[in-house]
Amino acid sequence: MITLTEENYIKAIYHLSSNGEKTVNTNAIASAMQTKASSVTDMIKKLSEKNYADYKKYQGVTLTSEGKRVAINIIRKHRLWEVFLVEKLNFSWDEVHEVAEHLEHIKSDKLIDELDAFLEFPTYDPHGDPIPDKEGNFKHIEKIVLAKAEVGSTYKCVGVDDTSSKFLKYLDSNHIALGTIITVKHKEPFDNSIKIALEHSEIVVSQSVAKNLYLKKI
Amino acid sequence: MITLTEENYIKAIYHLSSNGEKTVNTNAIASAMQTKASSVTDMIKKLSEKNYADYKKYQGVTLTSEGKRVAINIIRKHRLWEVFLVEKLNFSWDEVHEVAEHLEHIKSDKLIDELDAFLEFPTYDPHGDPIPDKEGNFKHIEKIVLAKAEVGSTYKCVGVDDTSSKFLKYLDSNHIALGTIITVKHKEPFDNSIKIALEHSEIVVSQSVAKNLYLKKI
DNA sequence: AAATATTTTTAGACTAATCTAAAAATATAT
DNA sequence: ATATATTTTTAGATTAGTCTAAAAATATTT
Repeated sequence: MITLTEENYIKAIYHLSSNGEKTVNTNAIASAMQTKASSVTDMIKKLSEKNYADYKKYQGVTLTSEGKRVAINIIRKHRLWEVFLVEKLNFSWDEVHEVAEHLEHIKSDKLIDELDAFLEFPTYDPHGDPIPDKEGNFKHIEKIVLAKAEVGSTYKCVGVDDTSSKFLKYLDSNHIALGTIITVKHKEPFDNSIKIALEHSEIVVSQSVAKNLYLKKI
Repeated sequence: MITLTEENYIKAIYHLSSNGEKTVNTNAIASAMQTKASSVTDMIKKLSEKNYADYKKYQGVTLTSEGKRVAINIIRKHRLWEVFLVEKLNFSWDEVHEVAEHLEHIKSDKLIDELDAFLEFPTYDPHGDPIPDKEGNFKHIEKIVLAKAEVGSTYKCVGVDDTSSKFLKYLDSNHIALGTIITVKHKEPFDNSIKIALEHSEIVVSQSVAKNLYLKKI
């Protein structure tokens, strides 16, 4: 039997290894899980014994194929619940993450497959992230970060990196949502801020915003 | 913060005290929770410290008003999720209990109030049990158990005591569901079995079935 | 290549929830 | 009313997950 804590570590390792390097180091996991390195060492030993991870002392950790399967399944559940919360229960996109963190651990294949069908097999969650299907397959959308977009080009907003309530509320208040059309007007070399044009307005966003907003060229 | 285990003990104590006596004894809780009496003693001490229960050594336990509030809220969540599973996700009434046991512990007022609204404020769950409203009020239906029904009278099936999959499947296979009209034909004194008439059939049910089926006179 | 800094692991302790076995309290029977 | 049985509590141990502090390994700097 896999515990809730094990699931959360597996998910954290998956996310850390999908943005970048393949082996994940102890401190990175500790900071993602808001815990101490010594606790992480204990847990990755356990994950290794249970065959969810490959681990050699001092060398970092990678997920086994079984570990990846578990991670993707949790992500599938998380994102399906997020769609449910937004589309059926009137949650806004900045409110869903915390509740979905809990719902994602409910163990019932029938529950999640029926939920998938009830929602008509959505392929993206409310933040633009792809939802794995029952077999764990999901599309990798070709997206770039606003910080690397080119001046003069027009893009569609397709996702966010940071899903914190703060960031999402900032986007709401500036009328940026999934699907919003954005034209890059000017990049300011001094502070890396970017001037963008929306449908009815022009705004300047800071570098930290520009690094967390995903776009697709149109 | 209240833990999942504390919630489950509180729920068990609530159910044990609502069918009958007001103070609940240690062994009864142990058997309901499938654990040992010594574990129960430890937990009721803790519940008592946290003001969810009143407890004097060797004298059994009762819930405080705060304990009751917690219990009723868990029951509300459990039953609302059961309605959701049956009405929206194609679960049958014998499949819902186990999943609802987990969903009932998700902590989000918005989640449960929006779910309530989404389901159009149902007042009974799929087993005929009343669903408490946001303030914790629920109707107590006047019901009797089939074992105590009178020969010659006609009743409507309004609920079950045992919600195990086995029992519910038995009822399904004999075409008994909530709302089914039942006339009591004969009580057999030898084994306390009862012959009942349904719409298109007459069947004999055992005493253990008769004790778990709730009826309302019509 | 030594010295220093950083990262990771180990050792030992803590908490929540559980267990077994024994002791204490209460209830029942003769 | 005493003996016996049952129930409940205590004492001490166990497991999962965490922590602190120290030790060991690795990485970086000079």
